[in-house]
Amino acid sequence: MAATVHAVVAEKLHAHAQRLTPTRRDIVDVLSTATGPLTIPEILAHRTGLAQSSVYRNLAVLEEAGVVHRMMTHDEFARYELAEDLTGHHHHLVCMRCGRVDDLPASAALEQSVAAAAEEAARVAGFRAQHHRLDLLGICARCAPAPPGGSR
Amino acid sequence: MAATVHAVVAEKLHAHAQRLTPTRRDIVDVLSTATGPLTIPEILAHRTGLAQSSVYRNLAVLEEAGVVHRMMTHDEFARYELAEDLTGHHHHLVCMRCGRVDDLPASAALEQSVAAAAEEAARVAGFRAQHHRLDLLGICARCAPAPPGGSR
DNA sequence: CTCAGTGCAAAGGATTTGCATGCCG
DNA sequence: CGGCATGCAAATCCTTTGCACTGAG
Repeated sequence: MAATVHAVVAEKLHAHAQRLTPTRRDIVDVLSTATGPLTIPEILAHRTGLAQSSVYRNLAVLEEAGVVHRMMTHDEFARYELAEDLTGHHHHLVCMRCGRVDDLPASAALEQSVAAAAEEAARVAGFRAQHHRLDLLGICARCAPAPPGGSR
Repeated sequence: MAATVHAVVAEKLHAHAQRLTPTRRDIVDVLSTATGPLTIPEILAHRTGLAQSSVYRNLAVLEEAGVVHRMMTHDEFARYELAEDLTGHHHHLVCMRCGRVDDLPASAALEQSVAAAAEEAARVAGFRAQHHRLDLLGICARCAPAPPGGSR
């Protein structure tokens, strides 16, 4: 599976006249094993030895090539994740207490409703929607008050 | 209508031991007449004479009081809008070409689907969703290629 | 008089960039 | 050999903060 990801990544990079270098492979590796979007410091922590500037630069290249996606949160750092071609369409669970972001697979019913909303937007505002992003904001399991009966 | 907004704003500020100063009123005015979230430079452009630092500071106060909402985009600047208590629940149309962000009122069917997704999140991840944000990404009417028949 | 808000200018911090070096083709 | 990726360090730029001034209670 990881091999497939790298093949797709290499292809996308080549289409943009870019190479799949070791650093880029490392970054993709880290992102592909994460359960949600990561910040640059998080990426650096997972792969020690990388220069911060290289990570920034390569993420820019990878984003340009459509390999990764940059999402902004209210956090202090931007977060990066693999593009949806590679991960499948999903939404995000954003913890308002600890800032952690996890993925949530999309459901058919929801996607259908969003598509309807996109048509609505086209009708009322002449807006041509191409993608969408949905984030649920709340408290993650880790930060939630102890569950009932959880005496341990 | 604007009077109502100011009354609610004043109330929210007082609840947080803050006053509704002229600068804050100006900021709320600008945001309330906009059709979407604004950046700080945009706010400054609408109300010349305000100090940049005052705008930043007051937006922080207003956000703390629940009057405004800060949203991050891929843009260079953060964007601010009135809280949904004041504007009603809505989503965003984000133009990927010019960066403009406009509001799109929420539809009942969509909200229902999102609520279902939130329940799903609670079930599979123990996540307690409190709010959500949905952005449609695409090309706005202004940036779209000339519409068919639009000779004029 | 005291406290909060304001303006100006300088500081802070995530991100970007310049430049020299090393590696792949 | 030529060009691009890398590291290090300095620069950039949105945002925050320090400080003195002003107005309201």
